[in-house]
Formats: sequence, structure tokens, C-alpha cells
Amino acid sequence: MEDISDREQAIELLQQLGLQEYEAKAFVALTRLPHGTAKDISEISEVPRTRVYDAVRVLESKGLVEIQHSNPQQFRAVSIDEAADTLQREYRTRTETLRDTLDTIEPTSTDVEADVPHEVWALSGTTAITSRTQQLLSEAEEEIVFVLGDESVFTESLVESLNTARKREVRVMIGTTAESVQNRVQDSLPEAEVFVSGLEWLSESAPPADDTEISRMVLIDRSTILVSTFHQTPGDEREHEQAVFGRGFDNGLVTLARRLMATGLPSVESSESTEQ
Amino acid sequence: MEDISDREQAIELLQQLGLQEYEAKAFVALTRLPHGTAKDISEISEVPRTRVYDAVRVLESKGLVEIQHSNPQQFRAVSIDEAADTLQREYRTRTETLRDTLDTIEPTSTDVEADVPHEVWALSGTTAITSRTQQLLSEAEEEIVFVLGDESVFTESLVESLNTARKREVRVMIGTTAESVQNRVQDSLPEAEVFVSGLEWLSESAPPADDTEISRMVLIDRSTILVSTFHQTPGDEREHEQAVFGRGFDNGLVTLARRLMATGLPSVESSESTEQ
DNA sequence: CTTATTGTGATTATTCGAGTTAAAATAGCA
DNA sequence: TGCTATTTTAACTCGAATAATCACAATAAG
Repeated sequence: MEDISDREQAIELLQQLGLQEYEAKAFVALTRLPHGTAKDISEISEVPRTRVYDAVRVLESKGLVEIQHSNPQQFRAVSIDEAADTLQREYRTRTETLRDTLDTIEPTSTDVEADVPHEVWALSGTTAITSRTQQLLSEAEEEIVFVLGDESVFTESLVESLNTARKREVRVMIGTTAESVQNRVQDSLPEAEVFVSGLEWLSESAPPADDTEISRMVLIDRSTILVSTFHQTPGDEREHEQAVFGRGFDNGLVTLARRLMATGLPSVESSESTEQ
Repeated sequence: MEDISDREQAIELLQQLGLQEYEAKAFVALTRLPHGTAKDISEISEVPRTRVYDAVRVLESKGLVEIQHSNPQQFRAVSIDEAADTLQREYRTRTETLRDTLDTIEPTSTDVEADVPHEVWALSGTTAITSRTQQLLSEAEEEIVFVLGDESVFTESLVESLNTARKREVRVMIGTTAESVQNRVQDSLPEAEVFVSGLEWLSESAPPADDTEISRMVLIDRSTILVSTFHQTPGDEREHEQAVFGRGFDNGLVTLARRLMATGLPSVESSESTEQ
């Protein structure tokens, strides 16, 4: 009976989607019945019988349940797809309205990003990090050094951004940790200089049983760096990506990264004199 | 300065999307700045300064804000589009996971809808009602009588369902309240019998200042009825659609509806004798 | 008419989040 | 260096919301 954990997951999800505990439990219970009474629902879901009525009424108002006003009352859940669609639509409209509203508030204050030295920003979540990475790549004027610590970051859209940069005469260098990946990368980006990073520690877990490993390292024009790590929380099964990025040639983080790159990749040293 | 209410709306929306009050307020405040300190945010958003840190940390973990670990710390919001996309993606995956999980739990117990007489179900929300309406239309075998109380229900997909029914040899009759609508309907559904309903009370508000009016009335094979109303809550600006539907030839609600139709639309009377 | 079941409303307990306060860490300055 | 102002963290209070319980009214069944 693995359904037990599935049920809990479904309840959990429904709560995250805005339902109360009783509502979520009642809905999941109803999902397993063609229809049922308050008593039925109470028995399956462990929601106190007398509270089933309230819960179901709310569900009805959200279009997730239908009510038969007989005695005893009968309740039935709409189809799973219908429920999922209903919820999704609800959130879709909310995010769209939010977008519009925020646009109204902030008349897109297009102020030029002041290039304060030493700034180091922290951000998390693969989406946010990817987005920031793309932005940095699009800003590159002379050189991009991109070290792939984890193969998963090598996506179609990344290839696109790098190719776009190439067309702007930006030198693109891609570092990988495994040779296997190298070929794939070289195929996608014929004009890029691909190398196997000498930085073995990238893929090593340094402290005992540390589930953190470097996912990407991006150096833009020797003056902006972004480093992200993949962290596996012990209890949690999900993994989380975290990153820092810093600007400014004399930024400590950037300097450190420049050194590292220089050490790890001898070729960079020479390129500096030839290209800059 | 209409922004004040816009700000409130944005805060409201963010809370509905799962953020806490402080988080929502802080984010909206940050949206209007290129970046800011806890103090800045506190002043704009009215969030206690000492609690800005918690709020922003949560926002960071959700990929909505970036943090500069200087002293004082600097915070900045990601772009509006990025934020909206992030939130939307989050909910999208949740609804999809929910769909899958629920499918696993309930092995789609395909039991035939027992045709219990007298059953009357209540449901609400335009989405749910539309969905149920479509289902009923697709089940029709002989006759569909559809009275449009409100023009807004006459959608493209409704036309489609009705045409599909026509192809199954189902007699389709459409009632409207205004002649203006009649033409539009007749154009879309050449094979349907369109008439102006004699039921004037449909568009009348019976009790004093009652903001409820009939939105749709569907009679399927003289044995299943769905009636929906549009209700305008006084304080609330949104309107809500509610419906009941009943099955069974001898179902009280159905009988009533049959009578009403017979009275309101003389033509139905004659068809009853010829077709049944 | 009696009893079991169903439905409604009110009540209590618990949890969670908003708001406040205290204290530690840090920076600026005499 | 020591002092003060500011920033940051953490702990605590209070109140609203919600889970959980209980008492009672309404209804159905025997």
C-alpha cells in the first residue's frame, strides 16, 4: 500500500495550493469514491464528521466538488483533470494579474545598473540562477569562461546564448570535468575553445560526506563571476542550487576566481597576453 | 496616486500565491527600487525593519530576490517577468504533480454512473458549470433545449458541442431572451431551432434589488436539467455563477423545468407529441 | 413513539503569523 | 582603543485563524 504516502503527498500539495487541511483531506477522500456522505468521507480521511460539511462547502465554492442536497447529503469530486485544470487556471490568472499590476506600479524604472565595485550577490533556485547567467552572458563584451561542473546545466538555451556571444566577437571558452562531455560540447559549439578543466576538486567532495558540488562557474570579461553549487539536503530528497555572483575587476571573489582559472587552465594565462 | 491601491492589490495577490504578508510587502517595495537596504524596505513597505531580514531570506529561497551580503545588506528583486514566471512555474509543477499523484491513488474506478432518480446536485463556479454542461450535452440522445439567459455563455466551444450533438441526430433548440442575440445564434447554428423565449421573468429581477439572474437553462432528453444563475454579491465586485442539475424524468426539478419550458415555449408542446 | 443518524452551531484548544523587544554583531568616529 | 550609532539576529508576546470537540436540533428509520 504505497498509496498512503501518495495520499499524504496529494494532501500536502493541495494545501500548498491554498486548501485547508480538512479541505485537502476531504477532497482526496472523495477522489477515491464515486460519491459519498459526510460519514464516508470522515472515515476515509480522518476529518471529524461534523467538520466535513464546512470543508466540502468550501470545495464546492471552488468548483472542486458537487453537492447533492438529499438526506444524507451526497458529495462527489469533479474529475481529477478538471480539478487540476481549475486550480491551475486560478493561479495562472493570479500570476498574470500580478504581472500587470506590478508593471503599473513600477513604471519600469530603466535605470542603468550602477557598476558598484565589490558587490557580491547571493541567489538561489535553478530558475533564478539560469536567468542571471543568461543575462551575464548577454552582457559579455570580450570573453566568457564557462566551467561546467554538472552536465545538467548544459542546455539548449545555454548553447544559444553562447553562440550569440560568439557572433559578437566574444571569445568563448568552455571547461568540462569529464572528457565524455567535452565532445558533446565541442559539437554544439564548434567555435568555442573547449578544454578539460584541471580543477579536479570541482567534482570532488571536500569535507566529509558533503553533498555540495560545483554546478557552474562563469567568468565574464575577467570582471564578473558567477559560481553556483548544487546542494543535497540530507533529509530532503530535492536538491537546491545556490549561487553567488560578483562584479568588479578588483572584487575579491572575482580575483579569486581569476586566479583559480589561471591555475586550473594554463591556456588562459597565454590568452590574456594575446587578446587583451 | 492610484498606485496605492495597485500596491495593495499586488500584495494581496502575492499572498494568495503563497507568500506571507511581510514577504509580499517587502517584495512589492523592492520592486520599486533598483536595490535597497532593510531600512529602505521597511520605510516603503511598513514592515518592521527587524523582520525584513526573515522575509527577504524567504524571498531569496524562492528565487524572487537577490541578496548582497555586505553591511548593510543590499537586496534586490528579480525582474517582474522573472518573478511572475517563477511563481507560475512553481504552481504549474504543483498542479501537474497533483494530477499524477491523484491518478495513482485512484485507479480510475470506472463504475457506471448509477442512474439514481431524483438526484439533484449543486455546483458553483463558471468553470465547473461549463464543464458539467458540456458533459450533459455530449450525453444527449434525442433533444437539447438550451435557454441563454446571459449572452456570455454563448461561446465557441458551446457552439461546437451543439453542432456535434446535431450530427448525432439530436434535436437542438436554443432559446434567447433578446432578439438581437437570436440572429447571432442562428448564424452559428444553422441547423438548430432558435426562438425567443416567452419566459420574460428570466431577465427580470424578481425580489427587490436581487442581483441574481438566470444564466443558462439546459434540458437534455426531457430527463436531465441544469439551471445556473449569476449572482452579484453586494460588497464584492466579482460575480459568481451557481447551478443545480438534476436527473430522472420524474425528478421534481426536471418536471418543473419541463412544465416551464412547455409554458414558455409553445412550440415544445407540439414536438412532445410528435417526437416521443 | 423511540432511537439512530445526520446536520448545524457554538465552544475550546492549538497553531501560526504579525508585531514588539532585547541583545549581539558590526561599523564609524573621537 | 573605547564609545556610540546602526545593523542584524533572536526570542518573546499577542491575537487571529484553524483544528478539534461538544452539545443540540433536525431528520429518517423502525
